[in-house]
Amino acid sequence: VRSPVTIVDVANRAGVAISSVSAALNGRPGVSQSTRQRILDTAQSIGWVPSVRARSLSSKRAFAVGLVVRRPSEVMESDPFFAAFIGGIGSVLEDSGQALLLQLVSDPKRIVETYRQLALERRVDGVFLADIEGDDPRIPLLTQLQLPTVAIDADPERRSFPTVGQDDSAGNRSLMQHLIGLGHRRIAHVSGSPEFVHSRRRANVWRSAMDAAALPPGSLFVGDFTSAGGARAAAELMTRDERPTAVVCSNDLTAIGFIARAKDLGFRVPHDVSVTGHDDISAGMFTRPHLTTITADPHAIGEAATRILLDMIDGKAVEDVAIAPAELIVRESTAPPAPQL
Amino acid sequence: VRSPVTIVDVANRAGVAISSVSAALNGRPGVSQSTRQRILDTAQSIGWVPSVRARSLSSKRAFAVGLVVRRPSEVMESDPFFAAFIGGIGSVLEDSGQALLLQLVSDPKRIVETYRQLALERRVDGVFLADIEGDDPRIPLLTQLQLPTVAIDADPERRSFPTVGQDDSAGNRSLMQHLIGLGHRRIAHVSGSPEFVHSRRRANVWRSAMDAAALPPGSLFVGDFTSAGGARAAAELMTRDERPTAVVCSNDLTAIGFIARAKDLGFRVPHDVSVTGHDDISAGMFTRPHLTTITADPHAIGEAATRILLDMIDGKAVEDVAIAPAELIVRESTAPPAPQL
DNA sequence: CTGAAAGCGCTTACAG
DNA sequence: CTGAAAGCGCTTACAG
Repeated sequence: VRSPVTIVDVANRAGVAISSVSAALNGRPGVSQSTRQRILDTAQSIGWVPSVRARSLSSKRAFAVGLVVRRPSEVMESDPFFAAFIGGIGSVLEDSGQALLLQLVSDPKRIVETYRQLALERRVDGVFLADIEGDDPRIPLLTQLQLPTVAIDADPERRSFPTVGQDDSAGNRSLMQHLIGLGHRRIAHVSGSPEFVHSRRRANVWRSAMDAAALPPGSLFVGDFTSAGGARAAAELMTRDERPTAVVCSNDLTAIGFIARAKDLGFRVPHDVSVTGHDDISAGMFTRPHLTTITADPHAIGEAATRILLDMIDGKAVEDVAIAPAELIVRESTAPPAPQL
Repeated sequence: VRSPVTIVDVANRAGVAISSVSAALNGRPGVSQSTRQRILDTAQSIGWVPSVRARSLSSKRAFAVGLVVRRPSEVMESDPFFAAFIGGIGSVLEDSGQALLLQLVSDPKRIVETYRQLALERRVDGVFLADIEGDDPRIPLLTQLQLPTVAIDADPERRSFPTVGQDDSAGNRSLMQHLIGLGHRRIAHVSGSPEFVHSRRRANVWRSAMDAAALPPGSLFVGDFTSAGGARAAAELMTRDERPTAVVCSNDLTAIGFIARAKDLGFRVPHDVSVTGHDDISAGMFTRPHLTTITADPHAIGEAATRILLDMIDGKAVEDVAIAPAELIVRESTAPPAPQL
């Protein structure tokens, strides 16, 4: 890049010391209003943009935040959640002078190492902690590193960092009541990847709702948040003797895969089996029948998480943020069970 | 972050000069094999990771590459293309010591400014140039800045940077032949966002194939790569007097939206209207009927583009890369037109 | 309010 | 093969 313009050039051109240029740039006191303006004008006119490298080294800030994503991301590459979350981050970062450093990791075992590297290299001022697992090794690491961290959707009980989450337990309970109210008694669940705490939480809601309604335990199929997983679940669950009359899927993609395969097997949705999703992705509106689902707002989560993270980096006190709770949206993929033969 | 360990500590601990530590770290000549090993061991044992800030400032490299994405990204947030492209970038970057700096921009007018800022701040060593427009202002800017740039899917005729692309013209022509061969004479096109060169290219293939077959010009509906756009297209095109018997959609999302709305309007696919997509996203397999489409490999494009970019940054000579051409995949959403009444 | 100087943690010629 | 020194372009006390 051709831009040998430095702070020295600006200082010379404006006839001041470089410390004055720095003060003017950073809005620090120590320069008169008129001098400040003259410096800024000079900088503008000779096209000076301060070098982030130099600023980072001397100011001990990276002017960047980090997001580490595990990659074998057939999930990531088809799940709109990821892109929307990043969209939320970006919209807050855009006017902050900070940038997003995105690191993809293919081997899950190397995730911790990647976080450590990012911190020790001093590439970022803070990080997002998403897809938290049961006994997540990143938590002690980041605590020890003292790196500003904001957790996404962490478990309320034992959380180590400020957290942004969208409560979906009420929505999930409403969903179960909706299904039970329609008369369903055999309600299966296709879970998400079991290592994530949010997968377990949703499974728990399903289980306890069945309990509370005095229904026999339903079948659990361990899915992976993909349509392919949903299709496998349909192949498995719908060919059993006692097949479910309703299936609660971990996300919309799973539900779409389930419905497609169930149809192929000759079942009608919702006549033969009710199916529900989670996330309310736009694809759910272009599925027939329209998907009964629960809302999610990854964009808002990304925004809130970024605001908190920037505040933490600025040394401000921060509090957890709860996004407006997820809501049940009843559409056409759920109906009363067909009369038993 | 608590890590006051610097190169000086390593040098002291190992009993050598810091220049030797630097040489050992960077694999430069000037240290004996035994000394090199001792230094590396020492660094490891006291947990030293070199500061990227300091390395950047003195070595004049950012150790990062940049991707700028325009954001009003209902598109970005639902189009798997974006995530897969990033996935490809990340998989190459992962073991390179480089990172990806992702910048989102909401106001399209500020895109150029963002590239300029990224370069002048010296945040990145190179950038990706995607979604190229007809008379793209980023091209002269990046040329002037002399910032290593790799273009994605640029126009062959007038390209200013090494380019990675996947040729889909043969696939598109096969698609048109497939449709014409089935007997279709009124073939409409739902285009992508018209500002992108690849949108125009596809429209041209459609138009010239109609011409070549001596068919009357078909209807063009200007879409936007979204399912909602596809639905609007269906509402418009399928309610005309002379409605098309086949519709070529700019991407799978558009096709999915088109099919959904067409069904709502009482049309059967493919009996009443054949519909095709582009990209072969996984959702196309969970649509009924399965989508006839053209493949795309954004992951491979991301990988190749990143390899080229890293080579350019290293000062190596690079050549354009052509990903294996896109192919037609005939599934169930296309069939001969219904007999005219 | 302004300016000279040290320092951030590395890399890179350049002497030994 | 090894080491002392300058320099990358800023920020930050600290004197004037």
